[in-house]
Amino acid sequence: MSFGGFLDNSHGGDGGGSGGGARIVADIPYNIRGGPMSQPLSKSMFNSPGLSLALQTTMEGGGGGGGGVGEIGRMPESYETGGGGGARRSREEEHESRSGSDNMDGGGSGDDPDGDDGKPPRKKRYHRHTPQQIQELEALFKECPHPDEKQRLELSRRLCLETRQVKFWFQNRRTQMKTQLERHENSILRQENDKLRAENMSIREAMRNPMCSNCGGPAMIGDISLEEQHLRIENARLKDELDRVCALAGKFLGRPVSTMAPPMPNSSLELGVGGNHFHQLQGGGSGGVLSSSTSALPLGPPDFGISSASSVVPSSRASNTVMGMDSSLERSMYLELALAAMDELVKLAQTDEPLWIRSLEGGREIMNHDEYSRIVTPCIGLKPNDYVSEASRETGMVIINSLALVETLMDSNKWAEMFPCMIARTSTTDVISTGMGGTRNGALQLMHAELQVLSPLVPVREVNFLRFCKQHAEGVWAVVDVSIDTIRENTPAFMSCRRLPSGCVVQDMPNGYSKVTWVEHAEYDEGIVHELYRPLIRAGMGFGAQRWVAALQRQCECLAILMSSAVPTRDHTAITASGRKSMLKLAQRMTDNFCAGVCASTVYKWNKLRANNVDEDVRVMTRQSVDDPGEPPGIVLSAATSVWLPVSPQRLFDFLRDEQLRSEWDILSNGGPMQEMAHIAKGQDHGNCVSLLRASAMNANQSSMLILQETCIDSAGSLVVYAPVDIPAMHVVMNGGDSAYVALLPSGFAIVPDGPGNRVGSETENGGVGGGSGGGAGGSLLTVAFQILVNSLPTAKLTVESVETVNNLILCTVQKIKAALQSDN
DNA sequence: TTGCTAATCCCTA
DNA sequence: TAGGGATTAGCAA
Repeated sequence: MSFGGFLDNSHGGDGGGSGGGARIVADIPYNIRGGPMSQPLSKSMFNSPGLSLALQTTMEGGGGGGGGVGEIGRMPESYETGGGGGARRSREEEHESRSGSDNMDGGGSGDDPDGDDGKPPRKKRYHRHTPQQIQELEALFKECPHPDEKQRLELSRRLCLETRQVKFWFQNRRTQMKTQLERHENSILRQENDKLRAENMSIREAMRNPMCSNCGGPAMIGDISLEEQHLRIENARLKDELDRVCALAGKFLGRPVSTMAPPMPNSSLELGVGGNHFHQLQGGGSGGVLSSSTSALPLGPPDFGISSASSVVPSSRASNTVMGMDSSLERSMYLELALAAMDELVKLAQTDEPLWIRSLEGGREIMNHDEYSRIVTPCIGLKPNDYVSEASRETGMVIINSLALVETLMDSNKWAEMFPCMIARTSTTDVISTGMGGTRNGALQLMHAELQVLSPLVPVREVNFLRFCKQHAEGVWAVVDVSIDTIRENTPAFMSCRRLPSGCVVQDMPNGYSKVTWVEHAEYDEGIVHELYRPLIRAGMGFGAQRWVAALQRQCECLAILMSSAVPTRDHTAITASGRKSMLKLAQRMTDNFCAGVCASTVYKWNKLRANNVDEDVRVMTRQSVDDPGEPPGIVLSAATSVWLPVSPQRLFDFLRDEQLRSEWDILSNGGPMQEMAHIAKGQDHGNCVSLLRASAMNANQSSMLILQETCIDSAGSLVVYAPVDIPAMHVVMNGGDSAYVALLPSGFAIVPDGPGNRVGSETENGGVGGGSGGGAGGSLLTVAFQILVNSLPTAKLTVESVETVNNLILCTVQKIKAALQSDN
């Protein structure tokens, strides 16, 4: 019997080979290569302590031979060590050694140790393969874990095992290998996970009580310490790591592994700093619809999908770890800034006295800066020394619902359309979050805007800011803006203005209107503003809340009227609905172009001119008009100036928009009154309209010309914009044709009160005239701007004469207006 | 009680 | 039908 033969061989050795090692049991010496020296040890040998000791002694005595396999324990790592005999041998051999006698006892095949009826018994007698067998099996396994049938047959013959046994052995060995590999990786992952969790907890703790590394005081958001920045970077990295590890661990464990052992409040990690900071701010907020407590609002980043914002901004996080960290850090900073800004906005919108004090002149609300600095911690750092503050708040009812207003504000195109006189240019530069559940709640985006006051004496305000939208309750929304220049590295060094938390809180009213509370708060370099406009700007009447709300009310009223069926009309020509729409669109373009010509925003590339004999307060700019069907081609010259006039804004507006009085200042009128051909009302105030004028005293040259005029007025200011247009082209427009091909160059006037206490809509017809003295209450600041085609060849050179002509035209027009109004008095 | 090993059962490609 | 996963039985620590 072959098995017997094997037994005979196995007893042949004398156990001469030995290896080093300390453990008595595990380190039984044997020749790992098998061969004549190998010796399966018997169970009886093992059970004798004396022998064990003797063996150890022998080993220490430096018995030769052997592979010196001294495996200590059964660490899975052992499998990674290669080597002749395989690392896991010792223990196995230990088993085999002990069962060696069993093997012998069993005799015959392992499948049928006691069976003589030919039927395999349900339970076999326990046995293990001999060390030699295992050794051979291991050796082959190392070379080929998947032997084919032939190899297995070969092996089974050689080892006197059944082919089934060989097959099972390989099967089990593979399974074992896999299990141990998994277990090994799992343990590494678990360790890593524990480590990360510990680090995370310590960071949480650190962020819960942030301390300024310099002064030891509580750290503030606007003043992020280097250490905190490092913590944030580290935190972002750890979060990513943790997610990854948990995903892997979950894969191996076969069940999802939570990144947080206990459920944590959603904002405790990410908003640790902000949270504390906010709670400091919460003192004594007035009641009302809004919850003034930030903690009461769902403000945690996970709620806003910021952590998953990689889907919104796919460029960075997933693809590049380093960039991802930066990006994630930046987003986290933006979010904190946005949350702080939102909190501040709500506070400014809700709190009345002593934060806001109503001024005696004009009833405007003036910010009490002492109170402000007492209750609000600056979230974008301290005001630059040479800057001045401008803060304003205005509340008004607007015929728009909160959702529509929010949508308008969050869409840069709609926003610009809503405030055409105030926004020269705007764009959304980055969307950090689009909001939750298909709404704008939680939407966070980076925006760029150029804000304007229509005067060449007031430079455009260029601002980069975060805009953050939050729903505070059913029908209650807030949209806040805050400059990001302090935390953005690639901001131009020169920014003349920074917006502190500004924006609006809008609450739906039952009658379809919304109650809008607007707060504007900015710090800016006053030095670049002409003295004439400084009081106005500083009072917040140039860029302030009053102007935003007034414009919003006017525009929404216009939209409401246009959408309603009962359009008040008094035009003398039959204009179709589509014609009205086309005409309004054309007028809108005209007014937009007018504004762009006054303020030299980057919409057009104007070149500023300085020429002798040009009044220093008249700014002349030129640009080439090429390939724009909406303009005549050639050299376009824009001249604009602003002057103070001792008449009320209302009176000035009424004078300039009156077609009957036009001959007093407009050379296009040919010295006679003009006639209104068409009139489209844009609001309840008759001053808000688009009209088409025709000179009564037409000469042959101008017989084909009409004047398209748009006027608008609200409590913050008024506009009269006009442009000569071609009669055939206007016919097309009035019949609903495309207005884009009507070439026009607009001119006109922008009127604002000359300072605080002089609201446009709050005065009587004649009450505003300040007795003719300069600088007194009730005067107006008038901006006159002309855009004129000086040469129809775009490549032509601009002549000094044409510049002087335009300069003279503008000065002459101002003189005529002054004279007309004075004689009128 | 736990871990290891040989073997079995059952499912799937 | 071979191979692999799940499971079981026997044993040792």
